[in-house]
Amino acid sequence: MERLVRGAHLKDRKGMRNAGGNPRERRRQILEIAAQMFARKGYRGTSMRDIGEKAGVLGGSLYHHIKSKDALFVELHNGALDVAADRIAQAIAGKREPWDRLEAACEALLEIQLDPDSLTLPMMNDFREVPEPIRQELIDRRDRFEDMFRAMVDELPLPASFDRSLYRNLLLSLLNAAGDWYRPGRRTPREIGRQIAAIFRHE
Amino acid sequence: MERLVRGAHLKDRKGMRNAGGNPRERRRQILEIAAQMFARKGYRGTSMRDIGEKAGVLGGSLYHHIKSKDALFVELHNGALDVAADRIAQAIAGKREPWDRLEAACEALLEIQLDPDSLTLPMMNDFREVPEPIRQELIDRRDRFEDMFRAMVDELPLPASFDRSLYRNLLLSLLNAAGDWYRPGRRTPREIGRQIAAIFRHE
DNA sequence: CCTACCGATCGGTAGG
DNA sequence: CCTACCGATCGGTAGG
Repeated sequence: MERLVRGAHLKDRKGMRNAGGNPRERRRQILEIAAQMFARKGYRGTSMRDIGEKAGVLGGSLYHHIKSKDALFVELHNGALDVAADRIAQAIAGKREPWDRLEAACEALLEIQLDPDSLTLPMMNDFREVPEPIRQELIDRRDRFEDMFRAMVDELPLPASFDRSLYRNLLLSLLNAAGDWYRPGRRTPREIGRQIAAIFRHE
Repeated sequence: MERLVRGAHLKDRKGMRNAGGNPRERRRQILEIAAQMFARKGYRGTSMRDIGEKAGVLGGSLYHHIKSKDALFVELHNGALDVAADRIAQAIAGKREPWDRLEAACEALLEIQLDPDSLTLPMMNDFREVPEPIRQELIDRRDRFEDMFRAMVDELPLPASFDRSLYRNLLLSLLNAAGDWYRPGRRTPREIGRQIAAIFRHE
């Protein structure tokens, strides 16, 4: 008697299945897919079945790799901030001049925010969509990330009339919102970062 | 036999019911409730049953006043932009100097965006949450609104190195995102508007 | 404006 | 990783 290949009865196999059979690599694949979908459609707009479809499995099967949708989102969010913090630290490591450091940080964060094929995608916003129980955790984590910018802004020789706390909030919300209007092919993330730094440069 | 008062069996009556019995006023009440909830919880995060609860009725009963959730959101969105456009036009009407006009427009838009008790609330963002069929309509409507700012930015004596299109996008995303981090009691919307105008002032 | 319901979809699970 | 399902919730409707 013939034995059917598992999953061969699915209507189509557009999703990327696990080729190598390495479960760690498979998990990474799933996280990357989920990150992209969360970034594009938001937390509520992305169902586990959606993620499963892109991964080539049914939604329920994802729970072999993750504990819950909440936990998946938290892991992605924290991982994204870790990577972002590292890359920003690298970008400003060689620079001493406060404005240079700010510009380098803006460029680095934008390159992350605007890269459509990264596990490190913009999900630092839209906390309204996320369930209450994990919301505060995400906010606290982001606040720690933003302390990097607090330190950089404090070093700037700003005019006395500027409120540094407000200045920092404005700069960060600008960087975080960039993904909402950015369209690839026109300005590069670097160019945008430089323009932002130029606009925010006052002494 | 005694006759029960309608709705008296509901667990609680926290919701505001229609007191006067005026159906037009009742509809306005419902729109205002919906606007607040959409602004706070997003489109997907607000169910018709949620809105009904705050209005003191069941979700299904709202359909006597509106056609669909989509139509409700579109009406609120377009109405908000109408009011915002009017108030900005008023704010800049008396001013001639380009920087003064920009500052006045920023203040006016922020006062609208940051007012928590207004039918004119910030729902110009988060189009990811909205169903595909109405998304493009909302975007087109917002683009028309943003033309006001395009005109104002074109009048500014900016340095030649500045990209005016990028500059406008950055300014608008800053104004639109203000509701995400704003907390009442510290800076007023006017003060924030003035600081934004100061940061964006370069010649 | 309520009762009572529809079909669809959600996150998640037991068992294989 | 699938089958087959759970309870909950969604937008919306018919009829009163």
